[in-house]
Amino acid sequence: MQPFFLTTPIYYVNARPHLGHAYTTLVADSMIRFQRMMGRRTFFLTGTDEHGDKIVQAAEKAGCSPQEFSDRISGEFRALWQRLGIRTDRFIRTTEEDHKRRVQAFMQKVYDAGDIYFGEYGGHYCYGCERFYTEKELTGDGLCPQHQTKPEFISEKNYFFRMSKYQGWLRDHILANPDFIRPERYKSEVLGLLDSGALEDLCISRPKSRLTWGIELPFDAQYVCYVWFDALLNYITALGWPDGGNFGDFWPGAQHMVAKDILKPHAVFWPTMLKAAGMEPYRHLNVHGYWLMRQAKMSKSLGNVADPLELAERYSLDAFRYFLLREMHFGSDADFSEEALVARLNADLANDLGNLFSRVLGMTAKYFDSTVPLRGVPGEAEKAVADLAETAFANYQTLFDNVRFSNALESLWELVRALNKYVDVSAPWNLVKQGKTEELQTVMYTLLEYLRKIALHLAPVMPVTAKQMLEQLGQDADPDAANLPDELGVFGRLEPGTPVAASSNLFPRVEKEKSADRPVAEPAAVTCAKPAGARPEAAKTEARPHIEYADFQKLDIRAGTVLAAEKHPNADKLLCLQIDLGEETPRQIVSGIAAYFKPENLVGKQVTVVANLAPRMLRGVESRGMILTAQSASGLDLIAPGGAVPPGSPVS
RNA sequence: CGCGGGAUGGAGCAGCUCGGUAGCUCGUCGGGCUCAUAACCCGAAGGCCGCAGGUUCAAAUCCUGCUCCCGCAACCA
Repeated sequence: MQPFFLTTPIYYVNARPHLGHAYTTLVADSMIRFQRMMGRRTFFLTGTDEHGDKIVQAAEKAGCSPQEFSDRISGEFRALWQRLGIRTDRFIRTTEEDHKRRVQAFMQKVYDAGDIYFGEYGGHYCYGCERFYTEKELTGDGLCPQHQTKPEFISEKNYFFRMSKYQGWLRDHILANPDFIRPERYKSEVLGLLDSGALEDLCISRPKSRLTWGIELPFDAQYVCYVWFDALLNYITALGWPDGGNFGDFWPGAQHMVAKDILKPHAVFWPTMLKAAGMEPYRHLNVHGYWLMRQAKMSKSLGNVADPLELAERYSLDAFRYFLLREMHFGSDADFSEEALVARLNADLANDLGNLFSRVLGMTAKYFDSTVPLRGVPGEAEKAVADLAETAFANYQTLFDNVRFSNALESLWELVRALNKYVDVSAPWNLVKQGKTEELQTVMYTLLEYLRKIALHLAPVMPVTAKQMLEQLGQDADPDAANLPDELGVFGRLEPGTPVAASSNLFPRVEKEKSADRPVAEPAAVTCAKPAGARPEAAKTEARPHIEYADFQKLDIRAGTVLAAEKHPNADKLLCLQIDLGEETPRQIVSGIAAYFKPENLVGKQVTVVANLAPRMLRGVESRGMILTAQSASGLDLIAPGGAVPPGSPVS
């Protein structure tokens, strides 16, 4: 069986880890666990990308060296993976000497083969974006479209990778291997990319005069490597390419897991680079979508958003993992919300699976003194369940292998629900009363055995829960060591006489106050005590430390009237407001509320303004103050005086 | 013409690759059961599958056009 090598991207250390990183890595972790249980030798790689301009800048800002800065953020990633129970075989950092040496060897190889050449490169360079812009891409007044700053025109000599040479080969390869890039939508996107316009050569260097925080080119000490060869090559340097034993074992079976934003480098640059070095491309590129957090986007600049990773720890890591794999159809975007997480937790985990396990163990305790009964003779009902179960497990394995995690879990849950029904139809409590002991044994054995198999199949997704279930079923084997294909078509591994737990509560239901998502919620009746389980919105806002009155006094808060409102000419999320604060001229305030208010509806409204906030340019328009809003599940509300007050009235 | 995604019963989604009974979860209503985590099981109501054309014996599914939503475009998988 072919060994299985899976990578996450190496994460760029200019930002802290967030939900996106966690998702990619958790999904990869589940895949690794799954493939191991499918009987394959596995190697799981993640790490951090630590070179480049942005790191230098971020480090400067933080007041330390790039290496110190990288050490710190890289450590945060490593710590997070540990916290999330993820075990990797190798955590690579691009600043490791070993990595650098191997990158140089690779580049030299491609250089010797004639696919790296020296050429002229000129353009408008924006330091913020770390990229060149063509004249057409710049705004009317020649500014960077992202940063609204004037880019510098730079003309310099650089090294290029002859990527264009491999366009035809790549296209053929993708067509010949339909699942090279999956899901399919991303394959189509890449093919579209290759068909529209010729593939250009790739600029792969930066002169040291401009960037020193990188890997020196082996064939020109005046240059360092620019991102692609440095970063993408981690996937093979981590295996010890060219001479390490892991490389020989694992490379042919390589798979990458990435988010859709880095599709092009992985689908186009990387395979052509490998080809140029005379190597086989990877086997699969698995591309996932984004988690959208619509609620969280409302937070404006306050930064009081609930951290999804905190939710993971608040509810349970396994529930979090289940949610991520079940809720997102791999490849598409999905919404992340606490409500959805709780809904899944209650419906799928607590009600369906947890309760099933609980009732089965409860009956086993009651009727058989918590030991597995004899297997008995299957009847019609058992045969029907067996058919369904076989299909469910087989589908689960196939779907999971094809990165269709949500469908895989859905398939497994069809069985869970069928077993709940089987309990009701068989009604063991009646069999007891009727003294039908043999039938009772058959029913209970069937349930216990399928729960064992379900636990095994769930292990890649919910390792902790699976282990618990198996322990409570009297199994001491490590689920990791189990073999899933072995379980297909086999019934009866559970030994009669095995002692099992008397009760179980795998997933306690989470009781939450009904979310106040109705636009016009009736005012709550007066109550003395808050119901147990605080309001979700309240829970999301972290308490902040006390401030002194003097601090509060620093704020100049005033009521004002909106005189005019219009869309920001260069930003979709912003509105430009003219506010009468009783001053000689109206205040111009730019506010990120375009998604919630129509400009014309704001005119004449009273608002509350922080008047002495330092002025700031927002995408080219100056903002001198801040509009206060309250956020709720239904959107944003302006904070306005209860009755009309003269513009400029102080608020305290 | 910045890039991309989506439109399926009240909500959230699958189904679309390989056309042929419209399915799942949640919610609502009614019923059942009592082993269990106020859970589980059964039944019902509710959809001209965004709009308009086309291909076809047959289209949610293929083709063309249109409308409307959303994400990215600060940081960022």
